[in-house]
Amino acid sequence: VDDMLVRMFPTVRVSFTGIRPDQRYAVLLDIVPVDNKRYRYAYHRSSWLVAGKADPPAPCRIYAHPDSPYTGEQLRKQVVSFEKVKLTNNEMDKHGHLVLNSMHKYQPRIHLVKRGEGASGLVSDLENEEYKTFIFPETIFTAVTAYQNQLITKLKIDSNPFAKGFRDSSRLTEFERETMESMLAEQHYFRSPLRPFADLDTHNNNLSLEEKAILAARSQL
Amino acid sequence: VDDMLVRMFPTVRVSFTGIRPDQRYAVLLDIVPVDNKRYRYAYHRSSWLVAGKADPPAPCRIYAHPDSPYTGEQLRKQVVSFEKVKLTNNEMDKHGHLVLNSMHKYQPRIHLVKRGEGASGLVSDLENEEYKTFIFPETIFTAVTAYQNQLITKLKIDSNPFAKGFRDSSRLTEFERETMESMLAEQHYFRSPLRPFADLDTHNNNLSLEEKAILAARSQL
DNA sequence: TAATTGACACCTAGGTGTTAAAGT
DNA sequence: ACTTTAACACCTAGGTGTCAATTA
Repeated sequence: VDDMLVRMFPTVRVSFTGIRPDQRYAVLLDIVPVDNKRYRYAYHRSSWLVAGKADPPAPCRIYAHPDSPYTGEQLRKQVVSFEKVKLTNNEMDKHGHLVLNSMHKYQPRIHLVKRGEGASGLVSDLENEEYKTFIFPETIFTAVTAYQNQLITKLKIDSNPFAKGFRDSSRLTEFERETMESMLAEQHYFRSPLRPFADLDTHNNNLSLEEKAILAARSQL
Repeated sequence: VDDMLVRMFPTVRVSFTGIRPDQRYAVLLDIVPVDNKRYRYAYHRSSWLVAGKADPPAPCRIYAHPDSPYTGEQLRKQVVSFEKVKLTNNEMDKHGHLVLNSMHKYQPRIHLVKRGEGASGLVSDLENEEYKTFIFPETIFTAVTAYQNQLITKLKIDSNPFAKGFRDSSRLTEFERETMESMLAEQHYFRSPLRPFADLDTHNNNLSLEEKAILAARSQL
């Protein structure tokens, strides 16, 4: 049985500043439901509408960035890129991939976990750890098994190297690109008029996201 | 500049028995010179002959298996396979690959390193660690930039999936395969008439190697 | 009707030996 | 004369959207 299995694209990429160089950290990603609703896409309005109550929630899993644990030193220099995380709609998935319900809205979250001298990159139970969670509302997306909006399709074909084979026939026009951007801007405006700034403990730490990449974030299932 | 860069094939694969299930270990691989000589290949005799003193030694690097650290539990169940380790003849290599001199003889070594609660998979200085080294003389090989013996070429084409494209024209005949095996058996007989058994600390630990794979071990540079 | 699946062609990414050319 | 390099075709491995068929 072939599961529906995809990477996220665009990739969630996150950078950290102001953390302790000699401290060790794990960087985790999970994806949680935004609300308790199921959605459908209204083609004539080009927008998502509520279509009832949410399906039974999928098991919430956590993805540890494979380069974890990082030293604070490394985190200051590198952008942490979650290009390899995989999403599936198979509730029975045995490979530890993140499980989502199609046609539901999701919020990716980043967890920065302090690692004592013990412990590997793995974090079995977050509740026992000292950590901080960062949320970027502009990364909210709706999970799908097939694209609902052709602008999204075109945007992904334009920007994902693996879809290069479809580029000739579907380049975004200038007009489409502008339409796209205004749609996204509008969504962000209503959701998050003020950009949240996050501090890590008492060390005046900021987390900034590669906003350009994230602005286009729409992952299919 | 493209460095000469190859994986080892056949792969060094090692399994452990009798170790502590709850202890954490790193598994390392390095490759050290067997002697202080440089070799040349005598085609008419199909054997390696001493061709003078060794060239200045390449920097000796250590490759940590990327799945390190392992728990003893994992090590009991899984075979540790070093398929991803890369060899180069570029002394200036900046990627941390293992550096060898062509036309010299080498001995791969496996290091099993006890990891305290601290520390990641990385081991910066082996001398500060509690570890045990395992050596299998049958894995000795001569580094080359081009194959000297066509039986080796054919054997690798026959057994490496990535060389599938050359198989039709160069399958090993029954005779060639037998010749090959007797050559290898002879070499092993002279080098290592008795199979070494290794204990780890005082815990009655044995290390056994996937002998079949290793018997054919000849890696080019 | 709307959503999901699976076979497919087309890519990226990278591991092979071959061969002719270059290096020593 | 021997060794090394670099471009190449041919693979493995796996990430894309498409489209027709299937599911619910």
